[in-house]
Amino acid sequence: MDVRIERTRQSLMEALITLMGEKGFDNISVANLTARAGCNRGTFYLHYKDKDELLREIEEDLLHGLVAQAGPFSLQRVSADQPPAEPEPALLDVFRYLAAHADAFRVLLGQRGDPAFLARLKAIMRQNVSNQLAWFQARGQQPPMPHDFLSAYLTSAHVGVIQHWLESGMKYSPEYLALLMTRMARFWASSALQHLLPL
Amino acid sequence: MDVRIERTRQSLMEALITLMGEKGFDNISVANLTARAGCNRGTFYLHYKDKDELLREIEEDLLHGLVAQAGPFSLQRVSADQPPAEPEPALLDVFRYLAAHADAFRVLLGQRGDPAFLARLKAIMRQNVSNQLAWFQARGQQPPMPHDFLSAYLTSAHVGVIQHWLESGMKYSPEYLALLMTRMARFWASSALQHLLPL
DNA sequence: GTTGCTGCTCAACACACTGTTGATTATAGT
DNA sequence: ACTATAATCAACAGTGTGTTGAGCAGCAAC
Repeated sequence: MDVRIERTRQSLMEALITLMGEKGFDNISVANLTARAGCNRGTFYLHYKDKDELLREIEEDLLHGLVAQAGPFSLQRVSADQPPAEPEPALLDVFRYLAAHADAFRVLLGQRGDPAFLARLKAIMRQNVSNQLAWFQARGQQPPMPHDFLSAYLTSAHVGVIQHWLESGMKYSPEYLALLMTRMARFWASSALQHLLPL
Repeated sequence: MDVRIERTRQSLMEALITLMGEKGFDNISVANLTARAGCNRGTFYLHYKDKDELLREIEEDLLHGLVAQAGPFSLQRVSADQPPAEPEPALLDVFRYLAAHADAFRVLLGQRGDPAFLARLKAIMRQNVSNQLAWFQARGQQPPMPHDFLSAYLTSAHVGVIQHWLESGMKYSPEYLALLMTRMARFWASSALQHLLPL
């Protein structure tokens, strides 16, 4: 591949993220974007049809990178009875990846961000949550509400923690966050599903 | 007040919500908007500076209406030990208001929606969550994570349930949703804060 | 009902951004 | 060093914006 292509695309992506954080996606013109990226306006159209296509490519990269980075979640470990002192490895991978791309995630999941990206991230996490719920249901545990609502509840909670972590200046390490989430997951597995009666 | 003003503003608001659901806020032109609303393009500028101002006014109305509709949350009731068979009245108010303005909330909280609106809704709900947490902390209960993360967790979970309810066709009644949320809140109050060790 | 106030319509305006084109320059890969 | 191609630059029509002024329409008060 030509180095020039990669350089241009990279600077356009970084410029878009930066400008989105500053004034939001709608208020960015292609002229703004290329000025910030340090290239000509015409160059933009050699690579992308419009702003939206650039945004979608950034989001694709981030999400593909995330699922590539994170190993499989081991359900058995989550469901073990003793309080875990070690974070689930897959969650550790997730939080390390988020930390490595914190600027982009913070903008895209923030108040100037893209609701569609948030929805796609939720959809990915929901997969794991649903798998866990199915695993427990197969063992006779009754969820306290319809399973789609419970997975929406848990998924949103997890993403909410991620958003808060990013927006509050990432004052805790990925290791701490992963441990925290691991314990919440284990808690739900061992306690919540038993103590709440089905509706 | 002049009837014509109210009529025009109302039809502009409805048109914006409808069009946001169809093609997203960014892809709406003022010409689109006024065509759908059945008024002249110039008329729009007699009422609003731009699209954003109209959107903000819609959001203001919805959020003010929500807090006006919902009575105060009674913490004692939530913390009572027996599993509640009746929903918390304030939560019932909330879900009835959401149902009454479901079209607007569904669009604004959806994939074509406004992240800033979601953030404001979260901020409002977070107030109640934080009050409850403070109430329990004052009684010596140790939260399992830093209080800001716990309130982010719970707030996001609640909003996630609301979003899922709206997006999945509102197949359950406001009464059912309110009862469900009431039980989740009570569960956290009576069980979760005790069973999870502080990190 | 007539009158007067004012909200709405309509056409026109300059301005900004878009997406495309063709000619030219710069530069990475061999 | 040569060549392919990426990037630059100026210019273009097309579309949306935000504002203006003159005229029309309808609500309200009497």
